[in-house]
Amino acid sequence: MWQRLIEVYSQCSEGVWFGAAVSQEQILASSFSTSQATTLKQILSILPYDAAFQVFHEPSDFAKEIFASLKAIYYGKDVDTNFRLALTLLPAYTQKVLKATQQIPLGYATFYSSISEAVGGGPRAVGNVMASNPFAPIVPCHRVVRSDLTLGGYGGGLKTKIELLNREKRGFSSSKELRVNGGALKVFPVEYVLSNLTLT
DNA sequence: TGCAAACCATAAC
DNA sequence: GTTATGGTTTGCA
Repeated sequence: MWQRLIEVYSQCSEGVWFGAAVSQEQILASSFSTSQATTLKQILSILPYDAAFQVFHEPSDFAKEIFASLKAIYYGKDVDTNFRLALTLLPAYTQKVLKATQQIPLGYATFYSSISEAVGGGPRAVGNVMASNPFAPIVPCHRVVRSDLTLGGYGGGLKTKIELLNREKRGFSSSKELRVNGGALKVFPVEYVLSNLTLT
């Protein structure tokens, strides 16, 4: 399926292990956690079951770029995440949801239901895509929450989700609509979610 | 609040 | 084919 060997990289920065699987200048998977074992496990579980891969200890130049971005995203910095993601192997609906999610700007958040209204399907199906997001945190699934303004879930744990969102606060004060995939996606300042959390 | 039922794409059998 | 499984939502007591 993949002509070339898949390269798997991991790198630790301030106690956080970032991981990525790449092939032919495309990202097949990315992830992060507090342990190298967990990060690698997550990466490997995303790869096709019959894929040939090799784990490298020294990052390639491309991997270095990716890690720089992963770190920046993790710390809530505004960076260009315009990487080539290997979407084509994924089901069509999954691709649509991931693309829509990728368009949520830094400092904003949206609902599972809002995404489903924009791309079709139902909120629950959107949640399924988030749960198996192969490109965390490049595809910012942490910016998607439940319509009652509670957090919903997160692969890396809810604590991590809150931390990420906290670092993404930019003081925006109004909602807006994005054009995605022929539909409209409503997004609102991430502060709406965070302030609601402290109340409860 | 809390619980049940509807919802919808995937993955697993 | 069919069933099971969710990072959900809504309605109703």
